[in-house]
Amino acid sequence: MRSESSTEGRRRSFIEEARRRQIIAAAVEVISEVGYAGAALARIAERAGISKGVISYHFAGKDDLMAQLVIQLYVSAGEYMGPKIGAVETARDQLLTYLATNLEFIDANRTYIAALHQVVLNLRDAEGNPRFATSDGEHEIIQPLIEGLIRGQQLGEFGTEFDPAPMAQSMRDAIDGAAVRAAREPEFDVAAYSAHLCRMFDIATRKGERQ
Amino acid sequence: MRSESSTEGRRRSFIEEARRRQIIAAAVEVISEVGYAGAALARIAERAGISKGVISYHFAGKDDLMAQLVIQLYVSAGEYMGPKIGAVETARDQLLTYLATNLEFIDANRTYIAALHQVVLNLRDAEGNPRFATSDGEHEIIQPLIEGLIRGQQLGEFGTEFDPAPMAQSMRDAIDGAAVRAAREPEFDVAAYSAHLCRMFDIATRKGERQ
Amino acid sequence: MRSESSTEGRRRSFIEEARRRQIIAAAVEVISEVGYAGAALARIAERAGISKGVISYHFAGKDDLMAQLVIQLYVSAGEYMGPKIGAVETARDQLLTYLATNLEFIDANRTYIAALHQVVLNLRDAEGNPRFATSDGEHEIIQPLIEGLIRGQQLGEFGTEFDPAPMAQSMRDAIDGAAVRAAREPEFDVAAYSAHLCRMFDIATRKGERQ
Amino acid sequence: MRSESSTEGRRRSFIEEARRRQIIAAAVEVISEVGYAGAALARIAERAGISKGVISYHFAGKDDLMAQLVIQLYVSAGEYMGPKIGAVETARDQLLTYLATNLEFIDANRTYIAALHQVVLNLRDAEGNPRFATSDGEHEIIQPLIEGLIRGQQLGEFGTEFDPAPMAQSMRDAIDGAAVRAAREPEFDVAAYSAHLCRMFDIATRKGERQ
DNA sequence: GATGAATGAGAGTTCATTCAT
DNA sequence: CATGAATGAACTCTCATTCAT
Repeated sequence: MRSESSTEGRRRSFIEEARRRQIIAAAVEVISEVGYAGAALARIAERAGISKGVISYHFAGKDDLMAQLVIQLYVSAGEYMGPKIGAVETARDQLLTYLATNLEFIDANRTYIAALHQVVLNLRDAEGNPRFATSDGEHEIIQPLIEGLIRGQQLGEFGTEFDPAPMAQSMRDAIDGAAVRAAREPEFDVAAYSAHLCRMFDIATRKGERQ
Repeated sequence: MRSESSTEGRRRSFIEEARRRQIIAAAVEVISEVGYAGAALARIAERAGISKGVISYHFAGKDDLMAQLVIQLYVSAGEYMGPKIGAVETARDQLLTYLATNLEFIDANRTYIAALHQVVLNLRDAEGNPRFATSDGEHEIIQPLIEGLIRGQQLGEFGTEFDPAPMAQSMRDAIDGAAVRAAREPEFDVAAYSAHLCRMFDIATRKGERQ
Repeated sequence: MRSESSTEGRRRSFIEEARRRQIIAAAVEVISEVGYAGAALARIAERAGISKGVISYHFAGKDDLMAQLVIQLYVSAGEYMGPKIGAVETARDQLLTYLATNLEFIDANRTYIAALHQVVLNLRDAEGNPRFATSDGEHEIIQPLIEGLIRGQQLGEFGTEFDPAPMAQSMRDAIDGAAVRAAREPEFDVAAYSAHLCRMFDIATRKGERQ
Repeated sequence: MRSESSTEGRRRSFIEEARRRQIIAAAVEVISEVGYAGAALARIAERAGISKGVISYHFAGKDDLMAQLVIQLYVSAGEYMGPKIGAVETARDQLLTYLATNLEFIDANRTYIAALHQVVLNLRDAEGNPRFATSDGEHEIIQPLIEGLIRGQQLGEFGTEFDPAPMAQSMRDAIDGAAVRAAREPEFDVAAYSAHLCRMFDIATRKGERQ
């Protein structure tokens, strides 16, 4: 069954896929309650109402389960945001849509995001190197943002007073910060915060601002 | 010896304080290398060149050591930033100084910050609740910022178009994001990023901006 | 289906017998590659290209499969050697034929022998007592040899200077040792070794040797 | 503490060495009773009257414990046999002394030998290759024997009708077979068997025998 | 003050076996 | 007949903690 490699091409039956989702969902719940370190397979299995061995049967191991949890959410986020961003025209609209849809997705998946955060920060490979929280991973996420900003500058939609790289980093940090806060505080108003961020970055990228 | 409570009032000898710092420093190194989960007391002791028992002698336990690590850095940060912020007059200058000195401190303590981040995110009490990563903790840190922004608005230094709370949150997220990046990427230019943030938040808080 | 007892008398269909041989053959391969401890049913099933359940269907359990592996080889060896030994007349010829045909069989079934050795040494019953590697098993195998030697002495073909029991034991040890070596070293020349043993035991059992 | 590598040069305290011997002794007992597969660390610890963790503390792991068990016995055997073989002059005496002292050692360490046999045959490295039961290991043990036989032939003490390699192999097999039997049958008379082997190999290596 | 041997709970993992389909 | 999902026990190993020296 194992799925250590995400590109194994192994076709999975519907029922098996359901089990995997069920287990991942249980992991999400447990992690968001007791943290990464406290998320023992025994507890996850108990939460899912299955025996410990089932997890080993459907995943190559604990690390694989955690990795799949991350990957599944990344894919979901892409599926949610991609079309919406693709549907608008201007670079500015795309930027603001990126921000807004990202926060919408976060708002709709708070516990999941909390768990993801825990996993990304804690999961390491055998040599002890982070598996997701790497410069490479960061680069991969932020590069499209930078390119969008550059395109906007070239098209004359954005001002040229700002450097795209740190601007993109600020946007990512704002989103990640909102995710952490959304995960931590149930009463946190993501929509309002989204509006704040959109306005702030809208201004920050305007022409003529001595930015 | 134990120091489970940080306010135990127990006066410590100089030599004892040195030992504690040495152990915390070793913990910082180990955590930044192998992560929170990989930071066993045995490894920390080995790194410090002492025996495991010494740690138990100077700290109430592993959790206490980790908590002291966090507290020590918070105190250091306060000692570094406090005077500098107090030295400037206007609300705007205080705000920008807060940002700048915060990033200076981060730049000067990258490994330490990396370890702190790990601990804050992972350390939990017996019931599984986060010890530092709480709404209360967040509130405590962010409240002064909010007050600074409100004062600036009342004094007419800042525009009133923005809501102080989300603005303060954005600033915290920007700082925290920079801290994570500084910890992760040795070549990250904190000073340049600091300049970017100062400009961005300077603009965002101006009068007349429809923020 | 079960066959816990080898004398169950259950008549098996041809196709069923074929399945059993196929499974045993797969077990032999796996054991000779990864050893007894590494020979999980899952691996054996995978090697045989069938599902785990099939093994359970055809054998009462793992231990039964292993036992049948041993028994099958014992039977095969008997079928191979019996007629050849029965075809010669003198006690000396029978002795030497026993040696020679035994080594021929070993030579022709090296992997099988390797697996058998692993099973005989490791298979135990529920109480932890060896199932094959027992004094009784040894006695059963060695008794015919002793009787052959005694008959040879009575007939005057062999000298009487040697004690039949230790002589028979030496012969068994020589054969078993050759089996182990044949299983371990592909380039081991069994035929040459067989010639060496035949000469050595021929001399050792001669008349007039102060043995 | 670990000792995965036998040449670690780590000086061990007397008390620590005693613990290691105690644990190895317990392992020997357990293995000889329930076999290699049945020898769980929990059972070994229970037998030694200590907790499971102590074994992990004194050995790098189960495999290390097993390896040390083998090595310790090899060393003991060498210490027992070496001087006795060195004390005799002729090649023939050395050969017979090798045989006799080997069997004496076996006789005096029956359970230990039984355990050793189990370990040698079952212990494998991470890749699944045998750790001791290899052609190389066999060669290392048998080479001195072969050299002794060749020297005897060159000195004219032995006949030249036999090939030293298979003769040496037969001797090893005879010894190993005796070891297995001694381990299995408490009433097995090793001394008598030793006399038998000495006589047999004495004759087999004589001059003038058409061997 | 400091050591390191010992403990014991708990972790992830493996695997023979069972059983609904 | 065959499958493969599920079980649950048993295993090795890790580690914070304790304590005699």
